[in-house]
Amino acid sequence: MMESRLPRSFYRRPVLELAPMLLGAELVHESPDGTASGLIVEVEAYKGPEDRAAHSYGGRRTERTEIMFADGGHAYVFQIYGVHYCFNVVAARLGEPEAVLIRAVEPVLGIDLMARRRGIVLGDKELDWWRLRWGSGGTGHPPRSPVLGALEIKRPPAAIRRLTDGPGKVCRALDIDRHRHNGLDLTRDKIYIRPPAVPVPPQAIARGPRVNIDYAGPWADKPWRFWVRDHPFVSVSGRRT
DNA sequence: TGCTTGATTGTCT
DNA sequence: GACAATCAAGCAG
Repeated sequence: MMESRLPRSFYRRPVLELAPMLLGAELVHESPDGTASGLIVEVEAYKGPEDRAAHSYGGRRTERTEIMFADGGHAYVFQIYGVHYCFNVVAARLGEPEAVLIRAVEPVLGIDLMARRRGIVLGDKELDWWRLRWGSGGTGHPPRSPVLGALEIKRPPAAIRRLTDGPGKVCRALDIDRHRHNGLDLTRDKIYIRPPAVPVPPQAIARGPRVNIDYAGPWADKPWRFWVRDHPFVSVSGRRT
C-alpha cells in the first residue's frame, strides 16, 4: 500500500478548523509487531491558553505540556487516571499550545493485532462482519468516503466496536504510550495520519460538548467535540447528537 | 442497555 | 494531597 501522510502544513491551522478535518483520516502505527490503523470518527479540540479544559490553560508550560507548544503535527500523549493513555495531535504553530484528542477510530489494518492487544477474542460472527465491511468494496456506486461506508451496512458486533470506541482503547489497540511516543513527529515517524480518501461532507459531521471536563466551568459547554454522525464506533459516553 | 464504582499513577498545588 | 481529556466489571431492570 502506498504511504501517503498528512504534511506539516495540514496541521498548522487553528485547532477548531483542524479537528473536524481529521474525521475520516486514518491514524496509522507501524510498530515492530505489525501495522495497525483506524479511521478517525471522533475528536475533541483543546484550545490553549484560554480554554480552561486544556492542559495548556493559562499558558501553563510544564514538562508534560511542553509538546503542546511545538509546531503542528507532533504527538501529545498523556496518561489519565493512572491507567490509560490519550493520543493527541498538536495543532497550529510553534508557541500556540493547541491539540486535538483522538477519541475513537474504526479499525482498518491489523484487526487481529488490535484484538490481541485489547485482550478481546473475535469469533466467526465478528470476522464475517469484517469481511462484509472491508472485503468486497465495489457496489457500483461512485467513489465514496470509506468512513461513511459504515453507515450503509449492518451495525458492527459489540466485540469489534469495543476495540477502539474510546481514547484509552485507541491507544491500547494501536500500542501507543507516553514513554515511547510522546513528542513523535507525525510527518516523519512511525505514527502518522493518512488523509481521508474523500473528505467527510459537513452534513455528516455532528458536534457537541466535550466529555468529562466538568471542572472547566463555562468552557465545558463549548461544542468542541466533533464526530461522524451516527457512526457506530463513536464512543458510548455521548453517541447522541 | 444503563448506571455506579474502583483501579492506579503522573502531575500540579 | 487531590484529582484527572477513562475503562470495565458488576448489578438492576
